[in-house]
Amino acid sequence: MPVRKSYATAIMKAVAEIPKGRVCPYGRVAEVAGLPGRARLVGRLLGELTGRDELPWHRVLRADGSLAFPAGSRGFERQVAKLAEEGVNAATGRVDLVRFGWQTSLDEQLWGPD
DNA sequence: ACATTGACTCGCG
DNA sequence: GCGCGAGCCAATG
Repeated sequence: MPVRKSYATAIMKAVAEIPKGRVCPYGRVAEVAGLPGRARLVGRLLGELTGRDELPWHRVLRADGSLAFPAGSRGFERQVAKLAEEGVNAATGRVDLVRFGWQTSLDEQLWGPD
């Protein structure tokens, strides 16, 4: 049984808002979706539509910038590859949230996109 | 209704 | 940086 539709639509909408070349932690996606504290629900939903959806699920990762998948796993490599296409280096299994995180208030606003 | 699980998060040592 | 434990919430059996 999938995630409740009301939750699913809100979460998908939030994920779709993440700009290309940026990443966002589960918790923040949940907040944007209007569901604070439901980080796990985000992961649950993403698992349901991975591989058959156009949603940029690969831009969603853990709060510390690490990928949610174990290094070497199929999902891990897929995510790394997709991120690499957008200019985000996740080869080490981690992403620099200061540089690629979707808040950018500290990055772009202060220092500019380079 | 109770117990378990999980693409989570935070704090401590 | 790593492991552990506790909170967390919806889905499952």
